Amino acid sequence: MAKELAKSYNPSEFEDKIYDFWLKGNYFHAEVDKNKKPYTIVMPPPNITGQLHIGHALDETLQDILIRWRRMQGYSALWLPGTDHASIATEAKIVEAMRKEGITKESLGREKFLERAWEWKKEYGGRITKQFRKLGASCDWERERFTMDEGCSEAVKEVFVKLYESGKIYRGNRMVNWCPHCCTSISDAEVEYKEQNGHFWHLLYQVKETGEYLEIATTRPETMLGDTAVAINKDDERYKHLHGCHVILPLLNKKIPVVCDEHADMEKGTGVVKITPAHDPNDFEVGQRCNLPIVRCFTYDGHMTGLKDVEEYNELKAKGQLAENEPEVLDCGKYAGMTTMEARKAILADLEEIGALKETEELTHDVGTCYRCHTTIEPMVSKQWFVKMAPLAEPAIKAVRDGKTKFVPERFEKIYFNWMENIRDWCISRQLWWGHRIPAWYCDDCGEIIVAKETPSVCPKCGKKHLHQDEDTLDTWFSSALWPFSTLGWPDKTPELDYFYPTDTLVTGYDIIFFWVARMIFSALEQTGEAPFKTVFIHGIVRDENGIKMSKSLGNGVDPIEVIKKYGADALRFLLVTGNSPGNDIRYSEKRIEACSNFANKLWNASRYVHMNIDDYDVSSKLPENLTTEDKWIVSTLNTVAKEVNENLEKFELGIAVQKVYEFIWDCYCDWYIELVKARLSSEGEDAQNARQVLLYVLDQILRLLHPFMPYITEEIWQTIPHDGETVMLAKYPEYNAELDYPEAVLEMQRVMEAIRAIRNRRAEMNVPPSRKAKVYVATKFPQTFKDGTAFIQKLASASEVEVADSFEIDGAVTIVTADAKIYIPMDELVDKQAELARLNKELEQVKKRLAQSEGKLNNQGFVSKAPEAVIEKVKGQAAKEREQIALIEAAINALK
RNA sequence: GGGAGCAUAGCUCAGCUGGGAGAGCAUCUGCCUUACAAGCAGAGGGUCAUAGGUUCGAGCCCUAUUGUUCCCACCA
Repeated sequence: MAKELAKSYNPSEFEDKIYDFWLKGNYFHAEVDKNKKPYTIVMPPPNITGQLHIGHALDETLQDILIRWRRMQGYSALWLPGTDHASIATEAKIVEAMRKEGITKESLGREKFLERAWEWKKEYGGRITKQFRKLGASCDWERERFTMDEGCSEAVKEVFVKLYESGKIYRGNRMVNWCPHCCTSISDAEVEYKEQNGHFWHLLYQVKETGEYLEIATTRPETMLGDTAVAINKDDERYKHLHGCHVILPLLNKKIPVVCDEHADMEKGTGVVKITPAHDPNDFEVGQRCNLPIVRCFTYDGHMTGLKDVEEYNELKAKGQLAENEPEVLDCGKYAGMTTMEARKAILADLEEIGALKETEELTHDVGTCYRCHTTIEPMVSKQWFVKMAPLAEPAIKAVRDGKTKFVPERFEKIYFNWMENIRDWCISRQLWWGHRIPAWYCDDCGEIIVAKETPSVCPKCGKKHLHQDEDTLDTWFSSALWPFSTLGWPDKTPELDYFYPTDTLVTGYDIIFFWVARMIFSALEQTGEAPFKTVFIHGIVRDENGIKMSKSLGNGVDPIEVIKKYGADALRFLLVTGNSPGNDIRYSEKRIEACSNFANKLWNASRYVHMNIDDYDVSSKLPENLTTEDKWIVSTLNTVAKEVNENLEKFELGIAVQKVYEFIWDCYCDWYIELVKARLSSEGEDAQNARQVLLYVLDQILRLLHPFMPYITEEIWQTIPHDGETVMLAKYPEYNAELDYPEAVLEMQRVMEAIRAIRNRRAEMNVPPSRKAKVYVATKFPQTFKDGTAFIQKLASASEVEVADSFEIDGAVTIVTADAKIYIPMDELVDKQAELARLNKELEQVKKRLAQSEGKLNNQGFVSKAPEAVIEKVKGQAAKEREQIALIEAAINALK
């Protein structure tokens, strides 16, 4: 560790070195320690495919601040890191890489593909957590986990089997969101709705029985091949005569029934709806109610079905393996093999030709897209595994209602409730290979389904050995939903689980409440009987200078690693937490980070100054016995700041907390205290030694206070000053101490400081350079205070000498009135009597105005009778001071005349 | 259609349970004062979106309106 501070603040020279020092010291490691209280945060696991972006930087910074603060407070603070296998994202990346080599998934086969995937994970999986280290993240890397490691996989199987056995997981043909690009189902939460320009095409279907034409509007005409009915409302007078009739489906010339269903809204359009049960969620429901056949006309990779698809269906049918709701497959004939978009054009053209396209209308509408690849989602009926949500949602809602888990800020509870209360069953199977394979086997002989943690060898029903495992894997979020407890050893009853679980705080962005937070809550309640965390601390997203969300596709992202290289991790962290209130978005701007870096530089230079004064002496960071007024002032102010910072952190007001530390360091310590003690420091004896001691004591406390926010610079400096212990990371966090309250000294110091400010102010207004000293007379009711402050007034207000008395008779001086003093500065040649009179009169007006306000309140019967005592006293005090000031100013005006 | 956030200095934003509006940046003035010009000392700049209401007292609480951002649901 450095023995002395470098001449200038250059974070890149020491940040990595400090991180290694922490690692070597094993300071991040948290043990089960019954003598300490536990504090636990599990890190939201980033995707192994991910690269550090500014959003992670925000998330990790907030967690690191909380964990470092609690660790310094003496908790056994565990921050458990890890990564997520991210099935879709990772598989897509590997498939893409293989495509460049001319290899496909299918040609490689499942085994070989998974080998490649694991190799890929080995090579890139640690990239993002390495980047987290650059930020200074104090995670317990010894406990790092991966959603597909042995323990987590065990937990996944355990949960799947338990849910299946209790009837909360089922398999069936249902309407799912299908991504034709990823070729997998995705859950409702994974669909992103985007506004797109589209059309309303008005088609004409002829009624077989009456020959009339029904007008039907659609935005997806290609689905018409899968129509198995048109629906009308049974109360619709316009169509009563059509009950029991049929229409001829154009192009296919197929007879399909007219059915009555509540889905047909008389108010909307023509009141007639085409029904495509295989490719529309509402139509699927209608189909179920009206017992309609389900006809599929799309393939799972986004094309129109053809003969080949029909053959596959027939094969299944011959084997008797058609499940409930298994869709029939249509041979789309001339359209077979076209993409759905090509088919749309072709079908429209053909409809137009036969006169069945009445009208084309422009419209904008929201279209569901895949959250990973942004391909338009095709609703498809498909055989999938689902989690029954109703029994899981109920306790999850109750836990938050009862305050077992609290959201910060609270408003996100509404979003949570709204989602939980309207939740539909969760489709958890994915047609992917990278992920947790569904622990279900099918007997080829008797069709039995076996769900078990271990691979069964024989069918328990028929005893035969022809079993095959389900091909699908589980939704990534199924495993991350178990993260707070699977990482601590569950289902085993480990000491870690017992001690660190339930965890304390979950820190994450509002964009992930549905995907992850909600699912963790219901999973934890179901499996462990406890809510997984006490508080969910929600933050916003990081936007660019124009308020646009940073994203790869827009290219407006800022690479945190580059920012760290240029400004240091401390400045980046400081930027991300300053002025940030919970749940609100923040903006990144180069200007702002410069200000943060300047602050670090300021602290650096102040520390250098402290060094200049202590290096040749034997100084400890303990407070000396005898404190002067300015010592008491800084110590007492620090004490108050420590109290407030802890309070703010308890309430997750990190931005307010750091602001207070900033102001204390820059304004109180650097701009005032150091300036106040400079004279003492250059003297000899006990007074100087005490000053050195206080200077060092406060610096030590400052470094501790700031450490959670700016860990690197505080450690680098702390190591160079006299200190107890190995690292500031484990030094005790400052807290309020009643013995260090000096309200009198604070008041006295404030009086002197106010006088200094007022004198500086007047001198600046008159453009008097600091080099031009002037004698200062202070008339006051607190002579001792100002006599004690004489040296400060001399040094900081450019006074040649200072005289203090009850009153003075002085002509032709600049007169300054503060709340507690009347100050004269004789500078005859500078005094323009008229200007001075004008200024005094202006000031008089201002004070009179304020007095009028104060008196207004005091004369108000309502105020005096209803306002709290303390407030009334305060106003009385203000009024008294204002009256005094008025008297002083009036006297000054008279003197000038 | 349902819900939420935001609207405060030229810009970006704080403002904790209601009790005399703040910061950073920008602008202007004066300073190389032996830690720091990445600095020091000062100044200017605000009907706290609009209109009502509650209250002795509202940037803060309630209602409505406008603008803006977002979430959810639905759109044949």
